[in-house]
Amino acid sequence: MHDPLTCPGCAQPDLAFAPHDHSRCADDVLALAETQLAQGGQRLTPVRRRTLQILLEAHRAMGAYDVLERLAAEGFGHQPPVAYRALEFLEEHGLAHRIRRLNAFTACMHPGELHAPAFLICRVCNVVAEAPGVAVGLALGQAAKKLGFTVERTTVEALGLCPACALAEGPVRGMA
Amino acid sequence: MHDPLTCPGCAQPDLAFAPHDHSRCADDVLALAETQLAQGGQRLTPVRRRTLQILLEAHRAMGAYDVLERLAAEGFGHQPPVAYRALEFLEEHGLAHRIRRLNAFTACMHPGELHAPAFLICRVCNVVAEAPGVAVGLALGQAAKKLGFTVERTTVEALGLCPACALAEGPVRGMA
DNA sequence: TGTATCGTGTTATATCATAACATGTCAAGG
DNA sequence: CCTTGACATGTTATGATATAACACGATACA
Repeated sequence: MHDPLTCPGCAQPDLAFAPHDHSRCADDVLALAETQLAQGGQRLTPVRRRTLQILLEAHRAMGAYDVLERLAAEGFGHQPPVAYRALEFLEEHGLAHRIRRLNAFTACMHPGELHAPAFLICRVCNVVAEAPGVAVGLALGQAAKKLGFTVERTTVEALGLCPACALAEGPVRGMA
Repeated sequence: MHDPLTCPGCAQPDLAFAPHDHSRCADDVLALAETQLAQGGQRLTPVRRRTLQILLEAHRAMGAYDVLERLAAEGFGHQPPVAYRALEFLEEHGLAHRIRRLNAFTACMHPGELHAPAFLICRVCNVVAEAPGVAVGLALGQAAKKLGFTVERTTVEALGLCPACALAEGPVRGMA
């Protein structure tokens, strides 16, 4: 599962499209999450825990109904609110992110690090990478400030080509 | 319609939440759009034109079904694809933007200016302002470049409080 | 032990979006 | 003139995403 060569999802997190050492894969994040929630007086209940696990294992963006399917198969509720509630809880507590362009959710790969995430979405293979978004957040905050607007949450997503798909597709342009 | 004091939508465009001179309101933008499309060999057909007008007149974000309702009432088709197609066309040609957080669309207030727009969405009154997003786009482009990712389109949205709603809500915090 | 809060589950419905196909329009070339 | 092809508009039908409202059980604590 944690072999970079067989873990397609490892295109997603911090180190994104490059091979990496998996130092922060599922188990670690899960443990972190638990600690962090407890400190805030919040509970990582079975549904929530399993939902997070599912996202971490999938290691890519999943629709709410995909998550629901997995939950249902494991004895949890079968109705949409079950998944949506768990996913919203995770999102509120910084353990998951919503990818609006895909109507999907993905586990956060560095919870607690207080970040305004930016996502890079490959339009060919649909892989999602969480890029460091601090600079982006700052720029956005400044633009907002000029208009007297107070930023509370941000959605930053870029659609384009990941390195692998760019290689496969880019050269074709030369055809014209 | 173009009186800053009675035009609620004027919280949206370039000058955003401040009073302004409406130098770019509906008629101007519409004319600009027509010219611009013609140059690209594209047609601003009746449905498309009316759709853009509707967005410009509303001067705020509208759902596809809201737009459809207006179109239908005026003798255009009554089915969702009618609205979605027009909206998508406008978006592709930079005449409208999609606000993903609201599942809604809004007219672009400076078409042709080749910008990666950033939106400020008030969570209380739902007003949408199009902020200059150049700096944000640059920051995002750089973050992407580091990962070898090629950005083609961006979605940048901030949720928060517009100045008016901040005034109404902010001071309450002092209560605790 | 009562009672307030939270979490889970349900039913039902609302909302948003697209696939697939039929018809109409219009310009370019025969 | 009339065919042909590209595009635009319209339809039916369905798919996909999301939430409202309520019932029940567990927990926590006065």
